[in-house]
Formats: sequence, structure tokens, C-alpha cells
Amino acid sequence: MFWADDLAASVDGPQVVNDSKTPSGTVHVGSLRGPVVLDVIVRALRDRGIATTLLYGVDDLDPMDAQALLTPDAVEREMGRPLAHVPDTAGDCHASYARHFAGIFIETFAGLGIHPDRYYWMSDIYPTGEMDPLIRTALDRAQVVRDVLLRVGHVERPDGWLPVHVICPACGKVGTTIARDWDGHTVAYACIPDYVEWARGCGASGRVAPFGGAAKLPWNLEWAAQWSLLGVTIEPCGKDLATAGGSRDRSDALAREVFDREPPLNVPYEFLNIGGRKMSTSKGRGAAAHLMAQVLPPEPLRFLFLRPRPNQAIEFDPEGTDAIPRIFDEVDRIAAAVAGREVKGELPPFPERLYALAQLDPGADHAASAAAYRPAFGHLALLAQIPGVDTAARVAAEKGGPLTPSEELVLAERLRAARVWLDAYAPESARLAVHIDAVPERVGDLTEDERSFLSALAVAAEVDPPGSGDEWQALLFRVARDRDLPAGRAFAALYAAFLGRANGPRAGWLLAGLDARFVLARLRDAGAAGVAELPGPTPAMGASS
RNA sequence: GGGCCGGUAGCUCAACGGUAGAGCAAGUGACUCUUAAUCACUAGGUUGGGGGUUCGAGUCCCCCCCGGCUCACCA
Repeated sequence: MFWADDLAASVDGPQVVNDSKTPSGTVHVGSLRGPVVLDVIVRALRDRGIATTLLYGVDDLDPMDAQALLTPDAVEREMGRPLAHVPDTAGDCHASYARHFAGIFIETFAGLGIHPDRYYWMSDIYPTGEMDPLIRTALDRAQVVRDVLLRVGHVERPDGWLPVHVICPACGKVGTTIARDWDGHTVAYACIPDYVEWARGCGASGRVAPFGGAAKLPWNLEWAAQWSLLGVTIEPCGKDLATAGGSRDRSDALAREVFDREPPLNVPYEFLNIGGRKMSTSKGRGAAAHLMAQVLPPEPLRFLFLRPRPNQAIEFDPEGTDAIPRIFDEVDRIAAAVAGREVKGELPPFPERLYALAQLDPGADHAASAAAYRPAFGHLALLAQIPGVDTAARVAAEKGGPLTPSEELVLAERLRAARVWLDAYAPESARLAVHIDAVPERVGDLTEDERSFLSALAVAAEVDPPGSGDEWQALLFRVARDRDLPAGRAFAALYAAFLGRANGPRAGWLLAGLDARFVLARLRDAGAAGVAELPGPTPAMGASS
């Protein structure tokens, strides 16, 4: 079975699937793997008739620890405060830094067909008091917490350390406080100036009841507490957390030993690497999730994350490669196979399932959408670069009939993606560039009859200027035939003269889209240019006079 | 040092334990309004190394080598 179906087959009873994220800054495409994996698992469960709830949380009471986006004067003030309390640096009307960045991320979900039943924000939950019983349990069992952290995570806490972070009443920071002396009602806290390197505490101290939003649980414990609070049964997590002795192991042990609850089923998933390296939010040009969504529409983007098993790292390098066109092509190939057409190469296991899960709407007619006509991405990228071409008409002609409304949508989506791809990622070989300034060097490789064809074409076009792509195309063939030059070589000569390469788009339309005087001049120049550069017995003779 | 993933054609990758394939790149050929198109063909491999299980191993087990990511301080 497909991996998600295997997983769904291994559980019984109603399921609560959960994931949460700390919104510390811009998120990159790789971060979308988690949500897609979640969604696919949920679909697989529901397809088996298992009642399933999908939750998505924002850990926005976690301390601010990334100063990249803060102004210098804000660093001292904001670092270490809960993300939910840091003002939105973008100043675009979000209530906080956390709401801004989490919002950008979450907004991509719906576009990917991911629809959690409920979003929750820890900054909303703590003040309600729902976490209080769990905080109390953690404090009562502080020694158990310390033992677990030492045994599982090899982290030793100082004597008297309590598993709670008070939000400093004086400076509002949560990352800089330590708590001691739990008396059943209050704890003693201190906001330490040099407790952590990335933030500076104010030095305040006192006693406070750590409930109702006055304090939060430390990371590993908060995770385990969420499972108890929400009844989570399945929670995937990234491999950075799933490592042995890492966060997940600690939280699993804390769930069992502090909250007396079996932790949820884990589905560790690997990362998406860009060019063999970890994707970096700060350096990764074009790797931001919302940017990638412009060049990879939902279906291929889901496909990218779906096809490999979760524990398999995905190597993805869109920069200057054909990685993006390849994804489209692979989706199309599988769609063709699903629609019953013969395809080359081996298919992945369960292509129908893979195809269906890549679709936005789980309830849609997958057979129909698989059978629909799909213009090849690479071909669209080419058409998009030819001046004056009617793409829709061309694609309809290639299909052999008018496009359906949904096919038109796919075309528009792909055309948009192709333009972004050409602009941001495409290798030079995929870009058409008319050499305006000088005759391309490649013209020097042309044979004499090819060059004279170019000259003759210039003469013919001057006598009776073609007014359209069709007329240019007709003229090309006529001149080539008159001179007994095979059409293939004639076209190659044209591409050499204008594009500096051996092939290109439909030549007539390319020429029709360029300035007529430039075309004539280039044809004459290219027809003459190569001659002088060619060694050999033939004396150089200009095409003129 | 621990964990996870990978090493298969020049490149990118595929192959429920059952004849190692595809795309791109390369080469050859076909094609007179088809021109990074289409079609046909060719070439390219000791599946990182060594053991083991099996009628049969790219696939499963063990040991190495190489690469990547990740954790080990904090969340």
C-alpha cells in the first residue's frame, strides 16, 4: 500500500492528528512538507472511514530568538519576549510578529488543499487556564521532569530548577527567567541578565502564581502537555526533532512519566534540501514558501512532497536546473498512466493513489482530471518567450480541439508559473535571447550555402515584406526550396543568426515579432559575416555588389 | 560521537525479493509550411566494497568506505 495507507491501516479508533510550529520568521518551502504529510495522513485515515480531526497549532508564546528582522533598538527590548507579544515588524496590521509570520505560512495551506479543522494559538490557550492543571502536574513532578531530561536527553538542570518559564512581570521576557521553590500556589522567579546569550534579562525577581498565562511550560514539556490537552494520537515531526535523545524522545518520555499518557504515533519526516544543503531562510533566494508557491502550483507541489516516503530526504535544486519542469512532467506522466494511456519508464507504486492524493480536492473526479489535456511545462516556457504568439490558440491546436474550462485554468496556471520560472530559476539554455547587438559567433560555423540562404532571404523579404508569422514561415520554406537547401538546415541557420543556437521556436513567428529593419540587417550581416572568418582556399567575397 | 537518509548509465532519478529502466545529455537516421516538435534507432552498468540469507538480492541481515542532513546549548 501507499505509505499513508499503511499508516492508516495500523491504527484503530478515532484519531486526532496534530502539528505545531514556532513562528520565528519567514518560512521556506521545506516547511510545507509537514503540513502536506499531515494532510495526506488525514485523507488516508478518512478514506478508511476513521473519524479524524486535524489540528494545527502556533507556539507563539515561545521566546523571540531571531533578531534578523528587528531594528537595532528593538533587539534589546524584544529578544526573549513571547513572539505573540512582539510587535509586527512589517507593520501591516497584524497583532504581533507571531501573527504576521504564522499568518503568511497558514495562508498557503488552503491553497494547497490543506484544511485543519481547528487552528490554535498557545497565546490564546494559556490565558484561559486550560493549561493550568498540566502546569501544576509538571511542578508537582519537577523531580521526575529533571530525571527524564537527564536520562533521555542528557541535559542536567541545576538543583531546585522548576519546569516553568515565568513571563517576567517587569520586562515581559520569557526566555530569560528561571523559577524555583514551588509552594503549591506560587513560584519564585528571577529574570537573569546573562541566562541566555541571545537575550538579556532585566534582573527582576519575586513570586508569582504561574497560571492563567503568567508562565509557560518549557518546550519539551509543553509539547507533551499539548498531547494531553488536545488528545493527540498522531503527530509527525521533522527529523531535527526526531533524532535519538532529541526533543521528541524527551517529550515522549515526559508524556509517559509526567502526564501518564502514551505519546502519539510519530511519523518522522526528512527535510527538503536545496542543492544538497539545508534550505536557509535567510540566504535562500526564492526558497520562501510563498515564493515557491508561485512557480509550483498546488498539484505539483503536493506531488513533490508526496511521492517519497516521509523519511526520505528530498533533493530539490530549482536554481538553474530543470528540476521544476521535471516535476510537471512527472505529474503529467503519472496522470497519463492513470488515464490509461501508455507511458514510458517505470511507474511508482500505486500511481492512482499518488495521483489522487496530489489533487487539491479529495472528492473530485480524479479519473476526469487525469484524462484532461496538459500542456507540457517546457513547451509553455518556450511559447511564453515568443513575441506575439497566441498561446491559448497554439495549445488548443496541439490538443486538437478547444480546451475545456478546467484545462484553460491549468494552462493559465502553468503559463504564470513558467514566467516566474524563466524569470527566477531557469537555466540559460531554457532562455531565448535574441542577440541584438552582434552577430552570434555560431554563425561562423555555418556553411556557405546556409549563409547565402540568409542573404537571399533578406533580399526576398525586402522585395515583398512578410506581414505575419504565417507569411514569414511561407517565405522561409520558399526561399529554402528555391535554393535546394533542406528545411532543417535553413532553420538552423536562422536560429544561429538570431539566437546563437541550433534550434528554437517557430521561426516565422519569431521573425514576425522582431523589428523588421533589424531582421533584414541581421540577415544580411549573418549572410556575409561568416565568410571572412572561414579559412580555406575560397577568397572572401561579400554578399553584396 | 549519536540518529536519519542516500551511493544505480555522463547528469537527475525509478524499479511489491523475480529479465536493471526512464528523462535529459550524446550519437545516427527520417520528416517540404512539424523545428529546444515528433518518430525510429544506437551507445552507455561488476547497482560504493565485502560477507551472509534465498531457487533467485539494487531490494532483506551483518561489517566496512564515501556523501548529505540532523542532534548533542536553547526553544
